[in-house]
Amino acid sequence: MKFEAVTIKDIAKALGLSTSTVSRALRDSYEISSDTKKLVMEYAEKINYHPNPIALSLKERRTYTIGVLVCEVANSFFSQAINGIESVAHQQGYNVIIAQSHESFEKEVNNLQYLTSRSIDGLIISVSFETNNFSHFQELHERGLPIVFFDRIVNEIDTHKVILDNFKATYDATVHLIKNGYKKIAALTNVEFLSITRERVAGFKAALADNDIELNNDFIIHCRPASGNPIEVEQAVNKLLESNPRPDAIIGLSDKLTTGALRIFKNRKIKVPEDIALVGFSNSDLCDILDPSLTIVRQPAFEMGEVATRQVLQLIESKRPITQFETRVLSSELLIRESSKKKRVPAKMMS
Amino acid sequence: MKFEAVTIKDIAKALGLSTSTVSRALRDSYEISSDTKKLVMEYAEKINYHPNPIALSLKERRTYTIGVLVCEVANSFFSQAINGIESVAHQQGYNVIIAQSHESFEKEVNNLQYLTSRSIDGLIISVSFETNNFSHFQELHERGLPIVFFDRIVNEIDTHKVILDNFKATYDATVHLIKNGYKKIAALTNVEFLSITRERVAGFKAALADNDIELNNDFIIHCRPASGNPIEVEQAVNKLLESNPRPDAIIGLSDKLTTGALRIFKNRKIKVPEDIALVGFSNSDLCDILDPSLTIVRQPAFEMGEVATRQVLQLIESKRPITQFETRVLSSELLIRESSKKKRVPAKMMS
DNA sequence: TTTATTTACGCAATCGTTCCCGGCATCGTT
DNA sequence: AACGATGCCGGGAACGATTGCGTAAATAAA
Repeated sequence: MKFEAVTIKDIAKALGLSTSTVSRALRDSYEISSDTKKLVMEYAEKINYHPNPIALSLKERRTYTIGVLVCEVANSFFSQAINGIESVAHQQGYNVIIAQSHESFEKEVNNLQYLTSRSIDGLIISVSFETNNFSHFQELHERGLPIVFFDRIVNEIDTHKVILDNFKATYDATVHLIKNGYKKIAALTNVEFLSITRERVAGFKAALADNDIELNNDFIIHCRPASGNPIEVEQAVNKLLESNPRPDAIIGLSDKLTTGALRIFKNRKIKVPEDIALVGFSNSDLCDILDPSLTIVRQPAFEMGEVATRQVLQLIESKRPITQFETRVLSSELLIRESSKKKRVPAKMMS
Repeated sequence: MKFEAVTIKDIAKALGLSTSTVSRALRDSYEISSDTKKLVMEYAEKINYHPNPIALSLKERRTYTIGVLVCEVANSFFSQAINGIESVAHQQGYNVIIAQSHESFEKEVNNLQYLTSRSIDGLIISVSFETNNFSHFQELHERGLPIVFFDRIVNEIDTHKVILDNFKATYDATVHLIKNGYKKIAALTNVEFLSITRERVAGFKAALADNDIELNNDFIIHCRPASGNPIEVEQAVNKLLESNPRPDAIIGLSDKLTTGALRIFKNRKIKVPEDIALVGFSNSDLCDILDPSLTIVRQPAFEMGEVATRQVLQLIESKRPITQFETRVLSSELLIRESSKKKRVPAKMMS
């Protein structure tokens, strides 16, 4: 079943004018008499004419569409970021199409191919866990496609980026744990080559160092909580729980790691924060009603989406190639709740 | 900065052929010699030629794009449904563009205008809380645009639909509460004219009736938990808590209502399920680690998205207009956890 | 009245692709 | 040798819109 739209030709035929005249009349050109303009505009209104965007795209060689490539929409951080992206894009008359990598490099490459083949004007990307090779991005970038990275960025490609102050966020969260009496702090984190992993781990290490706590390398565990493979998180947490000495606090450096750790503690009847404290990155709006309520680092996801969109629109709409790129660094918020409560010193003091 | 793609013309020029020949060679037409085909195909591969989808859309008068209109992406149910939609759509070579109404009728109408002006081949819709008037859908439907409703459907428009067995889901959840000893059960629900509200409330009432529990009309509270106005949920819950008799269980008939109620109980130090039990609809994957873990009705969101997409693709790809429409009804899952634990009969028995 | 200028519109090319037609070889048939 | 059949390819219109250019009529200037 087709759904036939009315074209400029229909108007021209009905009014006994040429298509050029109709087109110009609709665009309010000075070359058209006000009588004709009025005639055309009223008729167009009457038959509910709307210019065919496909034809316009073909002519103007742009689609007013920006592609968004993230790992997962069903993730609070990204769905909030997408809200930010859409709010700016729609306001500027742009459309947004979303593709998900589901943390798979292969899907990322395929989706990228898909998005670019659909003729987008620009791209906003947060790379997948598996992305260790950037040639697919590099190629598009060299061909002149405006690209902005956010959250999980690619340092190797010179373009606009928007990130969290990952170092400071993790530093502050770690210091918060230390201030509350925790000293054997372990970090649960993603694969090492991800930008966010490196920066967050650096913040973690710096916080320990600045507070004269020696780093135990076994306390930094990298895992890969892809949707298909939740076991790794469990193994990682179990490994931490069985290590000697056992950590008295864990900091989860991504959303799924944080909530995943809490789930494992619950299943194993480990009390938080009495047996082990927990803080972590999360953008879920349920963290306040978890058991216990979770101390979290909350990212300004919506704003990050907004900023990234403004950046990509700037690249798209610039007349001449842009060579000066910026990396916008936003601040997170540390929401302190029960899961990191001040440590109760055991009654029997250490000798 | 533009990003120039290679066209069929470039190939034709480079190879000294006409565009028609190149086009046919690429489409493997029988009219072209295998030598020429090979030549063209290899060259196309070499220079990384991809047909311009915009030009194709203009010619074929279709875009291989389906629009999705939901209230909110940052909602577990919808983001899971979108995953289902995308999985089917991409597999069939279709693209998905998403728009959010944010529960506003005005935004819904605007976004609908936006989506259709972007030339989509079909539409998958879950209406907003405010949608009480369907003329914007009706008009598109009459003009022949394939539309499928899911979750929050519009009965007034005759087309394919996919819904949950809302009646049974609510009936079963209510019976579960009754079986566990709760008798004064209140339902926290959305605006009345929504399809899901009517069906769920009917299931709730039927469960009470079948178990000889008299319906207290004050125990059905309608509220509107739009993103901008969370106060109404609080007022509704407070009203229930202050009513006399006070309910001993609450069933939340949508995700935000369920978790919203739990949040209020926590803030007011009301113990669940000791003071009041709670069950409800939710698709959040954190319900098992909430405090207490929540008994929920979980909808098969991914499947609902898949089914809706197959339906809309059927409408799009059908040669002749379809007049026989189906409403697919899927089943939910009741995940029983602590928040609805068997009621402890007080030590001092009633006389 | 003649010429210059303005007004108001139409023609046709263009964007990238497909596809209907038409045409030129080459081959086989009688 | 003349004919039709076939294989292979190019020309050009079309999809819907914009736009540079040309031009007729109306008006202004000389």
